[in-house]
Amino acid sequence: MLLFDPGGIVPELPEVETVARGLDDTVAGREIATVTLKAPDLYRRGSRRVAWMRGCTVRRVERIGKAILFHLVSEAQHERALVVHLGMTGRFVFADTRGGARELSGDANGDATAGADTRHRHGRWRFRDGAELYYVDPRRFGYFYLGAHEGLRATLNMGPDPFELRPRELQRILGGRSAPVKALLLNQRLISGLGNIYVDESLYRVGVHPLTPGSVAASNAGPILQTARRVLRRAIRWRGTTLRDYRSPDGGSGGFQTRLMVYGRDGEACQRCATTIEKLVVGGRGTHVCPVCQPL
DNA sequence: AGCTTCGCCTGCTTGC
DNA sequence: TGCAAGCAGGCGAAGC
Repeated sequence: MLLFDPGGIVPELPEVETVARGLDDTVAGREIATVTLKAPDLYRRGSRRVAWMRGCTVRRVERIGKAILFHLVSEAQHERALVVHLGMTGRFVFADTRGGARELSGDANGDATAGADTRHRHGRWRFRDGAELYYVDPRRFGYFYLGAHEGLRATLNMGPDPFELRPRELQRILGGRSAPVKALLLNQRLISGLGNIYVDESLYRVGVHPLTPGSVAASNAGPILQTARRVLRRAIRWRGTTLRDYRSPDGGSGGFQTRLMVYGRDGEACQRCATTIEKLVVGGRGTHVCPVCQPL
């Protein structure tokens, strides 16, 4: 049951982490026989074509920022990287040799339609053992990048991961900047992995207003980072936030939505002080804030 | 250079 | 009831 219905929801760090783990369990060790990508506009600039993956074996799958990183090894034992960003509505569907389809991320319609959305099925991997993996993305905000592992983060404009970042580094990133702290935290060049939901939740929990200038928020870098990590870790434990269009790898629902305290709760009473949660726009994104708990 | 706005894209919701 | 407009947002490009 959904406690609220906020409009479009995207896979963020915890959801991507969950999907990556599911993919690692599912496709690691399999050899790619053929790959097709029907929507060439999904290639990120500088990417190799999908044929480059043919004959590669998937070694492991992990998260990089808000994207999924496939570690591939070619027949000549060369390491290759495939990065798939799910954008807003991207998901994977895995079909085994017996024809059963299993959804690896996202759609409220659930198992009944898993794999049935062929209209938006842009990518298709066929493995040597007959299993298949599909990439489905109705809004096509996702991307594919194929290339070398070296310098991947720089190539993809990804700053350090929030779990690797040190408080001092965050202080330096925020310091001397006039932009709202929320806009800075969402900037993937500066920090890669934080998205709209979790930034709102983190700033609420740490009591910092999203519009606080970076230079002012810099003094709170430690608590902000600590809080963001705690929120993300909890969400990963709950396998992400299931809203309208997210479904975790085993087909079950993520459970973090019941833990959201401000996101999507505009008009409701703050759980701490009963003040009405406000919605504003910061950095072009819908932003939820308790004006009392997060004074500006 | 830093910061903001826009456009991409589609499906769902809202309003007339 | 039906249709158009509005909205959601990650990210890159363009604009200030």
